[in-house]
Amino acid sequence: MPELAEVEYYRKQWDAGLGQKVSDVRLHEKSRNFRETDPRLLRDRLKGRIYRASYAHGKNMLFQFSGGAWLGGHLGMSGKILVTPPDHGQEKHDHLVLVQRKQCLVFSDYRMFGRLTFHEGKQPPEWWRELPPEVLSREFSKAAFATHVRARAGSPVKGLLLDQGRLPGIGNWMADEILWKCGIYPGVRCRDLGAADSDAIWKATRKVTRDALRIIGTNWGDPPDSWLFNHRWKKGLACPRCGSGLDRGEIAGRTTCWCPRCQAEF
DNA sequence: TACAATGTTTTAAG
DNA sequence: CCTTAAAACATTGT
Repeated sequence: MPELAEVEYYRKQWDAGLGQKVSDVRLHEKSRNFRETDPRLLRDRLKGRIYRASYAHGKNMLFQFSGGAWLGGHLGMSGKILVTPPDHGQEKHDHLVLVQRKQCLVFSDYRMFGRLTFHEGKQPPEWWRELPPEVLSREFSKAAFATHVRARAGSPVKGLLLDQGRLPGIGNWMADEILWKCGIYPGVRCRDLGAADSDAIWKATRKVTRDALRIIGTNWGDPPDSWLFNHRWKKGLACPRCGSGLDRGEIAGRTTCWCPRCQAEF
């Protein structure tokens, strides 16, 4: 489900527990969410620690605890982060529950495509420090984006936008929103994009990201009907810009929605 | 029933 | 080493 704006929203849910001790840790030891992480070590080390801070970068989250303990989190397709009353029992898909006196901090993920990792040290884990520049950072410049376009010459532009090593946090709906906004067909190969197209996509990426963070990332508000977002999920709905029927198909391996009039194929 | 779901990883080929 | 495409992952809802 979650892309960068939803991740930002979820990250903040645990703020209710900041500065408070983790009195107990409940987890499903064989959950796929832990993968290479040892869940028992994670449980031992987080128990008794104070929850200090959280960070989000693209679709990745990092939670900091006292004593140099760090919890990495990725929500995959179906992950959620929530806060429940202190007497919350561990439910079927609650793969990690951090129990505090006033509430429980819960990581829930029924499909288990998400990920939980553990790290100990003064510094954040290596993988966190190596993440690519965020799309709203200074480093993610027009020129840097043009370089990405060249590197992915043979792939549909939608595939480039979904490349987490280049546009961390952009996911399926944001990619469609960005291309719809600048009127570019998602199946266009990157090598066929001109400099003006590249700049337009860069600009739309930043705009959609900023707006999504403001509207969804803060309160999970509904995007306005002027966005593609509210029209893309169901078949047969109309483009909010020109009224034409929207098209759907698989591009770059993902279900894609576009307006055949606003986003004419090259 | 069968397919699709806002995501990554692995595998294989170029 | 890099890019690209396809299958796999696990569960739920239509």
